[in-house]
Amino acid sequence: MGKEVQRRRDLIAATIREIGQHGTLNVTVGQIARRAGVSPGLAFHYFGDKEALFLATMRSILRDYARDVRDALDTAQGSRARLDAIIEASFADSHFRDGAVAAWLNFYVLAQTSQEAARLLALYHRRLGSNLLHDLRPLAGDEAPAIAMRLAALIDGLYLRFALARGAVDAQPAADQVRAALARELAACAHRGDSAVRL
Amino acid sequence: MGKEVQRRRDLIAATIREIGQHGTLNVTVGQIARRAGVSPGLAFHYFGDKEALFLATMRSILRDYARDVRDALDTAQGSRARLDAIIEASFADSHFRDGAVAAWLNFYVLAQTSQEAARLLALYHRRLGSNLLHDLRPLAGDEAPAIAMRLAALIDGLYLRFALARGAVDAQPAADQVRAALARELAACAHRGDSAVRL
DNA sequence: CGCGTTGTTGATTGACGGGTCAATTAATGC
DNA sequence: GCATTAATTGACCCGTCAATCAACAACGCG
Repeated sequence: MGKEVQRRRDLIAATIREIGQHGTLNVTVGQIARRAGVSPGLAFHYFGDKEALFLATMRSILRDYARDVRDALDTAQGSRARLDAIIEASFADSHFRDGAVAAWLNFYVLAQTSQEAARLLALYHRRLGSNLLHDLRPLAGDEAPAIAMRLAALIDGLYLRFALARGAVDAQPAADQVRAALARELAACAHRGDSAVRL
Repeated sequence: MGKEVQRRRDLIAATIREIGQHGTLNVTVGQIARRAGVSPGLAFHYFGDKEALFLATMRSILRDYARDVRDALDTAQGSRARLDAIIEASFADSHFRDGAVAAWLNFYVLAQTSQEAARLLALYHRRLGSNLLHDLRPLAGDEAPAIAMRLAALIDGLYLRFALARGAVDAQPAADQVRAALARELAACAHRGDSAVRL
């Protein structure tokens, strides 16, 4: 059983790389299998069809992201540091290389027509939203839900921009922008006395 | 010559609809042509190949958007109203139906590998950015460029979310969120005395 | 009207690739 | 070691489709 697990992982990793290389899902299963060091038939054997292989790939990417966030949160103390950790994890280098960008973009495209992709996307949204909300609440009170949504959308929008910007390598400015927006949001709360607790 | 122009338009409109129906570029040129009421050969005759047809379609979409923004700006008085107009135009109903969502998502995907698509995307970014910047400057002074970037990314991120949300029909809450973020940004500027002019 | 030019058609073609499956290899149990 | 089962291979099939092009239609001009 160990071998199958490893082979599945290899196929998923190969999928990300191949999709990254082509930018689209217009990649043959044969190519993916070759890169993974197995035969095309095995890919079908394990995953059933091409879309299922891609969805498994996205599940893996989302799992990795969730783990990154969890790890980052483990060492963060307090709401502000935790928000910072989420922001950092959201712009981790891994999201910008090795095919991750292409996988995400094609995931969005697929989410229009595949129930499963849409479900996974909704899951990602909910998780990010509730992570942000959890730590915004002590800082922003009643405004927290709306701020959480704005920050989440800003993360997505900046990811999109930086991921697609030609030559862009460093995502730290994106993270800085989210932090700046967070600071602005919280400052505005403080100014209006909206904050439930002292900043 | 009138007929050719009209046919090109028909093909472009058909492209949007067909892509909208399938969610991807996995639509045959035959299907597009049929919907446009012409033969497949004519589509190739006019546009050269499938990708070129899609790029022409995106140019058309971007042109429509730019026109919408211009129209909205024509009747707006003052920086704040103009920013409002840009936000409204960015979440106009037309961006959410008839295949526009699919076109945008596939455009992002294509921008990874097609120079022309990347160029068009950069153009969109620049235009939106400079539109926002122009009207933020009087309100936010030195902070304007950073705020413009954040608002632009927020617009993109919210568009993505609302466009992909199942059952979402009304984008007004998205526009409201951008307005709220703008208000927060400007309030924070005022609080810190960053504003170049009185609010 | 005839002729040359331009525009349009849609059948056709060759390349492509998702998925199948018979054959082979590997693993397991006795 | 042998028989059986499971895993894996990769050639193959056949449906798909971007693009071509010969034929036809439409148009403009003398």
